[in-house]
Amino acid sequence: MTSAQLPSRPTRRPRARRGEGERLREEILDATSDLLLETGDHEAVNIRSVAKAVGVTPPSIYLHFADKAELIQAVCGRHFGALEQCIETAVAGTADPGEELRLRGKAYVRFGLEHPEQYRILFMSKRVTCDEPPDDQLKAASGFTALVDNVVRAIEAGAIETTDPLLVATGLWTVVHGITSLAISIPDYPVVGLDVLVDHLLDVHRRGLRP
Amino acid sequence: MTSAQLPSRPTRRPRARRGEGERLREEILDATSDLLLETGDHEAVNIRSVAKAVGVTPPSIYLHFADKAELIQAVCGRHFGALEQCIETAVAGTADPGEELRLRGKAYVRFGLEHPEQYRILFMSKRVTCDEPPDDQLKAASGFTALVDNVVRAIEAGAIETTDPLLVATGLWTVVHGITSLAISIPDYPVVGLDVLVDHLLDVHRRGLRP
DNA sequence: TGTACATCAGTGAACGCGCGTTCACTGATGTAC
DNA sequence: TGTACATCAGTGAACGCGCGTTCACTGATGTAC
Repeated sequence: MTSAQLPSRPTRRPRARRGEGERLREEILDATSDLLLETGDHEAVNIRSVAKAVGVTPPSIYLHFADKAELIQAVCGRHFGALEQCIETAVAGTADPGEELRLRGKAYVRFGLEHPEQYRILFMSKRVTCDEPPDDQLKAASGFTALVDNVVRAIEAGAIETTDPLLVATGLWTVVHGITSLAISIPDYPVVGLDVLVDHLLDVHRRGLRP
Repeated sequence: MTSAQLPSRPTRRPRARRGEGERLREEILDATSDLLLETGDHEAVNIRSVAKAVGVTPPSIYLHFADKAELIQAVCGRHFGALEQCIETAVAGTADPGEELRLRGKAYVRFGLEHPEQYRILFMSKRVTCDEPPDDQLKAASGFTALVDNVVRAIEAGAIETTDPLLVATGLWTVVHGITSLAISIPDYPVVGLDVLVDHLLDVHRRGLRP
């Protein structure tokens, strides 16, 4: 009580030792993600606020990222990875491919609602860069590939009647994205209750796909 | 050729006569919509660019709108009306309620793709104002009410088996929004082809809903 | 073992820019007498 | 019919702000000799 602790986020971060400069890069990425989560507003994420959150001055950011776009892109890469990991954890150990598809969809929606601003950046914003295929797209593609693989197994198990797994996977993604993005953007959506709607849509979709 | 016409958008707009000041308000709304469509970027819409497009100086905007938010909100109100009208035109004269639902969905997606930045503002942005129920919400609600009504008729016609028209309508909206918003945000979506995906999803959904 | 030096992880202050908005002013238009 | 005046639809210039970014500098840390 008498001798106060330092605040949890010191205003001035201790300087890294030589050769450990890369540590700041990770701290910047952490701080940016935290800022997105706390403020719930990706407009609030700017170089100054990130620097302040890390406990460093703005120019230090440029020691690790060429510009703001590169920082945001790096954050996106992390979140794609987190989304994929979240889904894979949710479906781990599920034997029935149809049930796995359902769990996959529910995990996707949950991730979006728990990280709304990150989701917004990943799937609801204009692409920051489009010129070359970046690491983000590879990660998103690998996540999508897992979904396609799940659909193929569901077809083999007789749960789905179709000749086009890619079409079915795209449709499933579209449905869960529809729920997630509306829930993020529209207050009081859905009036019927989110879980009710998720179950309804996944169920209707499953029925519509089956032989 | 020799005596050139004035450019289609004069740099200086002729002043309105007395009592016709309200005309500028409509021109501002037109110009804002046009800017959204042309630039395809709602970041490009600012007071200065709107004023320039109308052929007027920035302060003139404030003779008709209290601030930028009020201008954007007024534009939203227009677009909600346009979306609803677009859909009602598409379904006019359709006898079968199931077919009407299908046409409604296709018209919704088409509107979104033809007015991507408007769609972005309506359904993919943070709400500009949330405090009081504005005119926008009423218009959106009336459009949604028409969908619910369509679902009720489809249930009565035996095309849909359910006890909750509101849930079904929300689900349908969610599906078409999923398509529209991904098509707007993700380049090269969907790889399977947009019409193919729309037909697939509406068809799967119809099958999943029927008795 | 001591010391000059190179290197590295940052800092402090400022730049230029675009934005929303404000304020005093203007000049054409209609109106009262 | 002419003229002073009120009103209305705007203008011109500037404000303050926050942003991304740059540039010269600093001071601790490790290293060569």
